[in-house]
Amino acid sequence: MDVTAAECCAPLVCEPLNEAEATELAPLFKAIADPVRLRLLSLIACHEGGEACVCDLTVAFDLTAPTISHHLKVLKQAGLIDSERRGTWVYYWINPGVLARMSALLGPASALAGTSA
Amino acid sequence: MDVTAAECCAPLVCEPLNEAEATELAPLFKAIADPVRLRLLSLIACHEGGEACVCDLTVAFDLTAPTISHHLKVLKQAGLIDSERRGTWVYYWINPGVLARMSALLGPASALAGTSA
DNA sequence: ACGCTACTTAGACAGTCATCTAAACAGGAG
DNA sequence: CTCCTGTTTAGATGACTGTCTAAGTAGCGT
Repeated sequence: MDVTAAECCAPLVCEPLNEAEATELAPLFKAIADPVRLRLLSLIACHEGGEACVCDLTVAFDLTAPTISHHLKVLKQAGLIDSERRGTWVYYWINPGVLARMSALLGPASALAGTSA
Repeated sequence: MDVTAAECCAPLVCEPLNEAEATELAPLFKAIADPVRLRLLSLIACHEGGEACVCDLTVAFDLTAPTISHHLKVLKQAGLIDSERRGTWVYYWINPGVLARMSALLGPASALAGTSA
């Protein structure tokens, strides 16, 4: 068995995550570790203008508005999205930096060593 | 959905995730949404030869062996790692395809969201 | 066969989470 | 001001999760 196969797609390489890094990163993945939040994120990202209001999002699910609001709050507290109230509606948009960091961690090895900032 | 297809790149943008896709993808992120499992994954990926035995992993944590075994089982059931017993020890290694797909899902999304204007 | 080490399974317990209903808060319209 | 719509907060509940101890399985050495 070729044990050096890591060179092809090598994820999470370079250096093992220490406890502090793992503790900081895990909540980011936990935030998207839910079908509803994954779809919310994608709905926001795909929405024209890069932002969507809660009313756009709520209709896409068979869930009550408070439940959607809860999931949006989780995503926001994780730093994955941000929001602003403009008149009647509240708009949400994606924070691309955080998503990029998570992607980099899993894919092209680089984010492991010293990305805490 | 072929979870091992790294280049099929279904980013968060382009088109919103439907319910079925989200339901299938969320458990992958849930599997790494834990500091211990994140470190386990990274320890395995970084270990020489690309594989590590449970004994190597257990000593890195202040947790009992059954707990580590449980986390490894979660990672394995999610398809992120695989294992084989060779004599006394059981070795674990990473399934790079699944990780690459997760990375692709997050990466292009953030890039596009950041440049969408 | 016996015991020793490596690892997993089973069961229990505490803490967290997703969801709901009810109620509060914010803003626009009459 | 008062009502109506949009959104969030509060509290409750059932389900899931991380961890442990105790016990089971698997292979090696004597």
